[in-house]
Amino acid sequence: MVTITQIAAALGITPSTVSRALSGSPRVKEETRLAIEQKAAELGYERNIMASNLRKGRSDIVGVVVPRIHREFFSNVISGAESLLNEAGYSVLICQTHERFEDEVKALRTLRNNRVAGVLLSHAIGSSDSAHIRDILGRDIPLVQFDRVFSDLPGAKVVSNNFQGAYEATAHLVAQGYRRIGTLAGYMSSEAYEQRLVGWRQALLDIGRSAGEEIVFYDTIVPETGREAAMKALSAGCDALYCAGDFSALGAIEALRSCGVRIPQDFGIVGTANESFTALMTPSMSSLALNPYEMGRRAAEAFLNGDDGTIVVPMELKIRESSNHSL
Amino acid sequence: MVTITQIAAALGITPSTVSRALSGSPRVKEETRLAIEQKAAELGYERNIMASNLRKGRSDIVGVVVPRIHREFFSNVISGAESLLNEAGYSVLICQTHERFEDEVKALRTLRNNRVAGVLLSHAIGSSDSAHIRDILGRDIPLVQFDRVFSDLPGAKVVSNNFQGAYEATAHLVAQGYRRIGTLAGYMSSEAYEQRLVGWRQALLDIGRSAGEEIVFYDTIVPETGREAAMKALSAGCDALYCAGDFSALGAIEALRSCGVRIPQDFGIVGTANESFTALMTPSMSSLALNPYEMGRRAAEAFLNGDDGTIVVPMELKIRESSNHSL
DNA sequence: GAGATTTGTACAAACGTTTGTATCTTTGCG
DNA sequence: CGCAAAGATACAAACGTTTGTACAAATCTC
Repeated sequence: MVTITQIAAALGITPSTVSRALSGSPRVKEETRLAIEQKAAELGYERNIMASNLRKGRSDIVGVVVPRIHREFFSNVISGAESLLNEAGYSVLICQTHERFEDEVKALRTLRNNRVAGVLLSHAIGSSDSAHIRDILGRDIPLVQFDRVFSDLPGAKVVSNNFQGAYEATAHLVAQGYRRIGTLAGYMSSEAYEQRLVGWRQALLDIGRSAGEEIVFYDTIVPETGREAAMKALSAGCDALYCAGDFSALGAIEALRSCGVRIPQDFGIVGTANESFTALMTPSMSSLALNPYEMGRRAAEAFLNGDDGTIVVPMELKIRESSNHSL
Repeated sequence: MVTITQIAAALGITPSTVSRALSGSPRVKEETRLAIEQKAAELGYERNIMASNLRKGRSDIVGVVVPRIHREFFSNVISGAESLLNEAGYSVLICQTHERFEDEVKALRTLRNNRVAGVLLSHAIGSSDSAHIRDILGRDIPLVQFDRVFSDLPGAKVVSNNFQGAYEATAHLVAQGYRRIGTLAGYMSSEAYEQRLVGWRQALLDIGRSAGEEIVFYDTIVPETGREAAMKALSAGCDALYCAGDFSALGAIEALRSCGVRIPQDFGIVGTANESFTALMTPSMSSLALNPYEMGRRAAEAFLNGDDGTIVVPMELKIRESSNHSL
């Protein structure tokens, strides 16, 4: 391994000059810089990051903490963040919490110990106590929260425009002529799902329709509960559902069709997340798309620029067969 | 930040003893160890990984290089690897190459500079020159290749059993009574696709059927080319296709149905990869499942145990409607 | 109880870089 | 030409840990 000391020795100068030359300090003469760069290339020098980090007290690594890497949403966020961070000279350290609070604590400890330059974080579902986060902030490590954020914590936050999205999705169902539009809401522990519910309600209120509790179906967002909710919605007289998740929407469609309900003629469905299967199934499913890649980029950007406001990434309604009479 | 020197000072001993105590050396008395551990906890000591790494000459980070993080396959590999590595005390640094050779070179340089403890790598499509890899190996950094491997390189390799899988998929189509079974092969630059082609061919040869070039359709693995291939297959008299990718199989199904060909009655299709949409579409698509999570775990395991053989992870045929008369 | 052996701790150097300060050289100006 | 200012490089300490060797104390052996 060749070091700056070796380069210095070969050139009869000191390591400090070499260091300055290679990190672009204006304190070294152009001529010497050239000689140094040439010699460095010749010897195949590569800066020892560990030594550099130790001396500087921080690393060029950004930690990204997500519940599960293999979820479509999160892997896209990571991908977006990685692209930008890499260009800026950072590397990305990944931790998954498996939705467990203690793993989130552990992950943040790991990142702290690695003296990361920053942390991009989406909380585990059960995460609540924020002492472990304040510990990071106390170490002056910039924190960017995304998707699942604690609004009482300082620092940048990147979220989807859930209210606006759900509002548009519901308005679309209205425009398609559906008369009684229910919603399959999700965990109310999450602000995202709350906002989707509020958006749905507001859209109906704004046109003077009922948006009472009798057509809100709370549950987790999986096909099984989607089936149940669809049956309840049917008996509550609904002819459309805005679902806060694609998988529950999928279950709803399955259940409705097996009852002979035609989609979209008799019943309209819009899901949320634009999972890849939504476009490929028959009938194809309308879905309110998140923009995970963009969220990753914006989170990375917030870190790079030192922003600390709340960034809202718009959602996009993808209209497909399940809610569109004219397709 | 509290250091071992501070702990040593507080206890009237030397940093070296503290260091040994905290890393479990047998050279320190039980009694002193206890005192040290207590004091460390009391002061909230956390080992400075950067200093430790510098001194030891390597880090506790394992680099994972993949073409694209957000592909279902790779994100699952990463997830599996991360789980195991994390338990073993390693962190995971992610790099994506975007299928570009120069990004692969860059990623490996980054990892080298970070003095990672090991590298888990799946090559970019265009990657061929292996000088950048030998550079890693020359630095005594253990390398585990997975999925897309260079067999002439030393070190562990984790691959799917593509031959066996394609053989079974084809045999299944035969068993279902299809008479002329073509294949939609992929990039022949990849050993995985090659093996799938060979497996398909062998299955047909073993029962005395023709497996000539006239029913092999080479192309990239996207819906568009799947459509074209399906049309060609139809005019070549095929009544079934084993597709080396799910997306091309999807295109094939679409094209066939729009020509009035019934699936599976008139034409059987089996895809490869078991993408999540395959189970959800109508008709649901049979697919030869990879096992990415398991591959990730096995790759991590190979690194942790220092194995360097070739590990073959079996594929599993998921039989669904697109190839099954009885469903 | 003296010497040999084991056990536990101290000393000190090293890992390779960065950076504040000091020193030396050059240039500019009157 | 002399002196000040600026420009370039050297010096040296520091970042916090690990680890080989040296040393001191305790235990054992005969």
